[in-house]
Amino acid sequence: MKLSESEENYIKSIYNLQVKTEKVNTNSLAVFLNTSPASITDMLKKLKSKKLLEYKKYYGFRLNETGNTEALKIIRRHRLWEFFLVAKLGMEWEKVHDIAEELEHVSSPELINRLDAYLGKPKIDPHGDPIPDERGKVVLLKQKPLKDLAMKQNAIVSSVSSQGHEMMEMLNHYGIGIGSQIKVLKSFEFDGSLQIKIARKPECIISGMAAQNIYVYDN
Amino acid sequence: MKLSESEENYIKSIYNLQVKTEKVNTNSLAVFLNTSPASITDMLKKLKSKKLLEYKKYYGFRLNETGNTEALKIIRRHRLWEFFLVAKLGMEWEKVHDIAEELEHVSSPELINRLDAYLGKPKIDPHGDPIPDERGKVVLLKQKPLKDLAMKQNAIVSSVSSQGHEMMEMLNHYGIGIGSQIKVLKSFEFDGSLQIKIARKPECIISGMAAQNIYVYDN
DNA sequence: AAATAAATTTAGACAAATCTAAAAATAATT
DNA sequence: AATTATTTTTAGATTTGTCTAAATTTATTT
Repeated sequence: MKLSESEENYIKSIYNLQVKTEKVNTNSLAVFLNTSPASITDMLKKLKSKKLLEYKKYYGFRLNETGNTEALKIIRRHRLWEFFLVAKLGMEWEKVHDIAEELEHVSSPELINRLDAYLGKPKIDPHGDPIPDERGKVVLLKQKPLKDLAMKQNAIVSSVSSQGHEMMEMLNHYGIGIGSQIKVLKSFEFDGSLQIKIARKPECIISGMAAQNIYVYDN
Repeated sequence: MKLSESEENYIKSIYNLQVKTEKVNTNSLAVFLNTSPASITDMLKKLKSKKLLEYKKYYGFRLNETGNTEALKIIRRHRLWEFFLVAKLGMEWEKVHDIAEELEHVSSPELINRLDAYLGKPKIDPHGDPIPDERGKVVLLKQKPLKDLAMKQNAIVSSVSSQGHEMMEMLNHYGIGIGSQIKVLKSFEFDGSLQIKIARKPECIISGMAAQNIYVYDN
């Protein structure tokens, strides 16, 4: 289905609001999209005529199966781009949302699937949200601080809780990046420091404080 | 300057036509953009009022300094994305134009400069066209077949003349990609084969036929 | 140079996405 | 339950980018 940029934004927003409420209402969507309620009603009519949502006047609305599928495609694109911007271009995760908001509308499936493969088919974006796979499937993986990762367990670095210059410098030095494969080899009770191994990098030791601020998910 | 997607497309097209003709005329731009002459006139008025071009009714038009600068920014984005799609995602260069056409409108300077750095500040895109630098400067480098590259001269792989599966497979095997740093160590007169070195890869030998189809530019 | 052809512009209309202000429907309160 | 408040929708306008058809200007030919 070919959707305009605007239609895509509405669908994505409705999807995001639906996570919290059963039915979405005009006003909350208007607030969310920073637009007027009248514009929402206008677009709802359009999306209804395109059979992307259930909509009964004055009674709220909800994406149907088709709408949901479309939303997941858009969200997949958004989150893959966010991952790219952080993991490959080294941008700070506070900054990537707005750019991904634009990139997400480029909808070539070949582009997105190649990007996905290039990034190593990540499951979680830098904000900790799951990335739907090509078929729209979302795997709910819980992240945890590296310090809680079981010994010798393979995991993937999903995010870091602080992006201060100092932390980034250190992560960079050890070759720890978003999406890196990581494993804890030894934990030192004394100060909570960990001996770790990043795939294709030499082993190293990081402090307990660092281990608390690096988030991973099981692989 | 904030430009709409449509304005950007017009400016870029005018720039591209200007390379060939001194003054651009309404009809040729209409053909180029696959739109009606009337639409061209409409947009010309707008671009003139935004002071992006010189336009005298019935006498053709031309980008001014500001318009040129904007065009170069758009073209820079377009060509960097093309490079990315080919060099990083492994897409065939016949396919990348249309996707870059969409990506080019995402205009965050930080994004583009980081992308540029990530790609190794390439000077030529996969179609052989120059990539303007951050200040809009275009370096005109001529490409040549690898077989004509002087011995021990450092060069950058800019494109390959065929993208058949067989050739791509071979290039892949040797780690030769768009943007790779390359050097010829020895040339064998007998069959034109070359001993080469790709940065961070082991030395290897390629056939004279391959050496004729790989294009490079001096570094 | 007058007539014809070609190119360009204007006039008026349309679709998409938005807005404001007014009307209608639903929800909350006394 | 009647009134008031809130939410939602409608009506009508606006902006952007486009179109067709007609009018105008420039170019070409006889």
